[in-house]
Amino acid sequence: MDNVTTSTITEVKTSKSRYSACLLFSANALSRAITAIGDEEFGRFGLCYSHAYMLCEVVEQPGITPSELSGTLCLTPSTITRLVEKLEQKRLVRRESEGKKTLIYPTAEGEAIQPEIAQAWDRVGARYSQVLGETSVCQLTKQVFSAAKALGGGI
Amino acid sequence: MDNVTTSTITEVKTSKSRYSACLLFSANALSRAITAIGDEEFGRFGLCYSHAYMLCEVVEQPGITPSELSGTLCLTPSTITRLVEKLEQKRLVRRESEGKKTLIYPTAEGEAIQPEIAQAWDRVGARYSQVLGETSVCQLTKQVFSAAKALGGGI
DNA sequence: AATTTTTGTTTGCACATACAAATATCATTC
DNA sequence: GAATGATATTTGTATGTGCAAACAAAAATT
Repeated sequence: MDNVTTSTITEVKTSKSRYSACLLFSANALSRAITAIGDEEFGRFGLCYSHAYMLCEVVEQPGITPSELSGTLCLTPSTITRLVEKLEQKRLVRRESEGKKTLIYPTAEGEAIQPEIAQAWDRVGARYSQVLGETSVCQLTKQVFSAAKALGGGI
Repeated sequence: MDNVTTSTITEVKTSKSRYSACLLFSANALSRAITAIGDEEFGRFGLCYSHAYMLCEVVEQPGITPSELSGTLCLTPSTITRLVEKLEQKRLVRRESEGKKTLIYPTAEGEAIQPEIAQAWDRVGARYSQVLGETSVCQLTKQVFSAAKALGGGI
């Protein structure tokens, strides 16, 4: 029960499958690394990156619905509900029921901190670029974006 | 349902801050999309992708330690402990204490299902390639990998 | 007009993951 | 050789996320 297994494994290591393993692993590692930077910058507002992103969308489109946000942020409706709850709890947005829909509006405070959040985005971008180089960031973003869109299909 | 969702990202936007937002968002979206495919394939074994990846490493290097796995999988030691617990619970690996170290070995069953798992990796890879194209997968993997390494620095 | 189907949102539960603190062992220094 | 510091691992706690089910409201079908 030794040699057979061993040779199989060695084959596996050099075959295509390692690439797939690597993409899965790398994509998650990249996600964690980038999220860490984002959360570090947005932590000052007591937000994580997805809260910040969501708040920007709400400020940009007052009255946006959870399902629209779900499409924009590529997160499931249930996750959106949870994020909105957090933001509501921090008095940055408020909800209004209208029929079966829910409309989400920024509060005055939510609009007020939006410029600061935009600055935080810039700092995040600067940190990426510092490490990866500005051109790489653009290239990487495009590739990752199109791959995500192709694979995820949008929720 | 109308075109209220103007800011839905169908295209990488041009302002700098949008790029950073986009990279953060895209990286996470890619991660989720890819993880979904991985988990779907490994779900037959009752595993998620990281369990499967870890099992491969353990089979390949019997007696590997949590900290080594932490480096390989780019996950924190505490996460490794939790994953090992799950794998141990499924009787696929076992732990041995040796001083302050913990050595992780595959069980017979763990070794037995390894070839099936390798096949699952191949199926995952096939699904990526089908959507993205084989050359794109390799290119994307390399880029994402080096970016993750540069940003994360390895844990 | 009443019932069924579809659509939008929210809850219950589960999981992977991380951080911080606790624990256990090894290595160094006095 | 005892005390201090360094390293390895595990627990407590918290969080973002998703799936499936529940719920609510609108639309469609009868």
